[in-house]
Amino acid sequence: MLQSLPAFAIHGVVAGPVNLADVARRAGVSSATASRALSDHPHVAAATRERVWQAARDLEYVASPDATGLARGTTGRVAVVVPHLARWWFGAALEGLSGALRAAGLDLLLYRLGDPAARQAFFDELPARRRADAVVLLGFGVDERERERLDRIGVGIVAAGTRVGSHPSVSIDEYAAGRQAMDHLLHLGHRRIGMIVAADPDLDLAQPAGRSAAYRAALADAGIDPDPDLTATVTWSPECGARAMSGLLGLARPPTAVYAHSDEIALGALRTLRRAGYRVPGDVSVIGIDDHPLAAITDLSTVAQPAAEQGELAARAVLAGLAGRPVDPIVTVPTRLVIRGTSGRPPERGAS
Amino acid sequence: MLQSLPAFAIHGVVAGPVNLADVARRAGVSSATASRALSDHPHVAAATRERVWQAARDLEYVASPDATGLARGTTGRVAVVVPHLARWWFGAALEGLSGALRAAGLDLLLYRLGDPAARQAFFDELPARRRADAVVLLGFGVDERERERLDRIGVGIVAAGTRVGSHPSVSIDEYAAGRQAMDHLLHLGHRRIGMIVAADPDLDLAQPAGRSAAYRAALADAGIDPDPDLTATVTWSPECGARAMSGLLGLARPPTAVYAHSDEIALGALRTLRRAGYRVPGDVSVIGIDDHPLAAITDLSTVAQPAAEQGELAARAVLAGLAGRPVDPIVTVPTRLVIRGTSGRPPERGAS
DNA sequence: ACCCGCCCTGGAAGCGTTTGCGGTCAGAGA
DNA sequence: TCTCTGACCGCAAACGCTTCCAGGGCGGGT
Repeated sequence: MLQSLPAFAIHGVVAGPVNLADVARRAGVSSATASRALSDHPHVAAATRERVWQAARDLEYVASPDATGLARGTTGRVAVVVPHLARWWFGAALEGLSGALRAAGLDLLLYRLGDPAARQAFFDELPARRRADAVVLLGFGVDERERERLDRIGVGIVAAGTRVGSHPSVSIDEYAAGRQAMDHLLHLGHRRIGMIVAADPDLDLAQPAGRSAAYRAALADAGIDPDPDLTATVTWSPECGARAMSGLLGLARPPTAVYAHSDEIALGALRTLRRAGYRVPGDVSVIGIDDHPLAAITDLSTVAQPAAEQGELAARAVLAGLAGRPVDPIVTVPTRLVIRGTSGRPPERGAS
Repeated sequence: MLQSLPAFAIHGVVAGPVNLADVARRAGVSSATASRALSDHPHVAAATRERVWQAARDLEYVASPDATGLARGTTGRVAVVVPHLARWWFGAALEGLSGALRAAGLDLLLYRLGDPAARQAFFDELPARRRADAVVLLGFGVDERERERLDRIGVGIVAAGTRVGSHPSVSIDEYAAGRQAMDHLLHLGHRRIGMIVAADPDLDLAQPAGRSAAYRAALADAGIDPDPDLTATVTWSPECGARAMSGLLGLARPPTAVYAHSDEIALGALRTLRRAGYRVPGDVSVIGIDDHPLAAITDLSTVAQPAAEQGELAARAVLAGLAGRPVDPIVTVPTRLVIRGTSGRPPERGAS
């Protein structure tokens, strides 16, 4: 039942990969000219250029990026560092990133740094050094030491979904997004609002910070004293959201609305509410942040953020940097309040 | 508000990257010896080896993968081709893949081929050609022509989540998974079972085929004549699942249970049912396939498939192939029926 | 008709590693 | 003490491409 892969064996044997010299020979020019023709350099006769291209096509020639990289001092690759892949935001952002990079002919080197050990190894060995022309940190918060290492990588760095030192970054305004959610609940008349903080050890701490600050500020603006009991902090997962909601329901005076830092948390909370027999939004309103694809079919009110667009803009920043063009140091993409079926007026008796 | 990135500018200027010669000089040996010492070759005196390593550490030396690749004829990279990234299965599988690859010191080159144009370009230009030592197709079905092109890439190919020609592959048994779901519904006493087929143009056609075959076979085994009206085919998205469910409910004799090809579809169907006032599973049972993370909190019955494990096994196959070890041509990972709250006995009146 | 200059093209020197081949040197056996 | 065997190490040739530097050819201005 076992077989040795022929495909793995032929590597470099069958008719060996064609190289530039082969193309040049076939076109009847020197490899120097062939190189220039293929890279669309000026000062190559149109006829010659076409002849070379034709030869390249005939031979199915693909330049060795290794050799090109060596000679040109550039790799044609950009490294993307992510803490997760299975979560919606990361996948979507990566899609945007990958599309824009691909369109520019750049390859995407993916580094998923899960556990602290992998992180440590990555930053110690600086494996991105000379492997990529730029590094994109996707929703990846780094600590002081890591940032210091990062700066010595010697290539441009762009952050997406978070901010890293003074490197260019593209993200949403966390505070503003939080305010959109909170202000919506307050406008509906809620006075007793719970918050479920999604604290991900792998993620940037600024994210929950901004979203939490929005909570406090919104309450303050509405003249409401924050009740510390109404804030629950959990790690990022629907199950934890569900548990946190149980905790809030167990309070002597449960909230009439809950502001969750993410849709996944919010969905967990919703499940707890439904199981416990609460009507949503009749008894309790829930709002999240993200506009996860499942939020739409769950009828979850939320604050939408464009994930793919953030990835794409990060790619553009990289391209600009690589091209020597000026790079916008901080680009903020807008969020949008999406009112669906989980947010409504507070129950009469609850409207303190 | 704009600034030019210093980091992009210093590229290759500041104290230029140290190279092997620098290390060799510092260790007082030739670069040949330094190379051998660093690659742990035999016939290097222990003292010399240590001296070289120390020098390398002092200088924070990292070998240029380009140069290494050129000289050694190997890239140390494996290309991964995916049709999507934002969907759970792909992210999870990619996580498993990336972890195993990283542990082996291989870099992961990500190619996300979304639209047909990108696909076309990829298979025409074979950009992965000399860029990777192996290619992994992740849930990526290819047609005859593409497969033919793929073979000319000249490196080993492994498929995950689908089967591609005679290349090694790791996946679940689609038919068996479908049977687990269907048999569960039949055991509960359902006789009138609907199916929502998730046909993704980007995906392998064998996947829905296996899952659909299971539906027909299960019905046949139970002595039930399949009603063509009970099968709805949609593209992969919760919204489509919701619409398909509406269609099924509009039937003169709606089904008492629905077997959806994926959890995302099933969740869409659930929403329609709930909105229409049907009790689940009192009036209608629903089951999906995947065990999406949100299935747990939605209480969705499903057939679980290990996504990350499939990615990891694909990585192992790649590693085996690269090492010249025999590769298991077809590995099948088990699926598991997960009974939750959306599947139950059919209503009395419906039990024909 | 002559010379200047520009357009094309080729030669060759790298880019940073790996590795085959040959040389050096120390120690052992005679 | 001399030779022989290995263990170590250095030289230099790839690997495939880019690019600097020149050289050849041709058209145009005078």
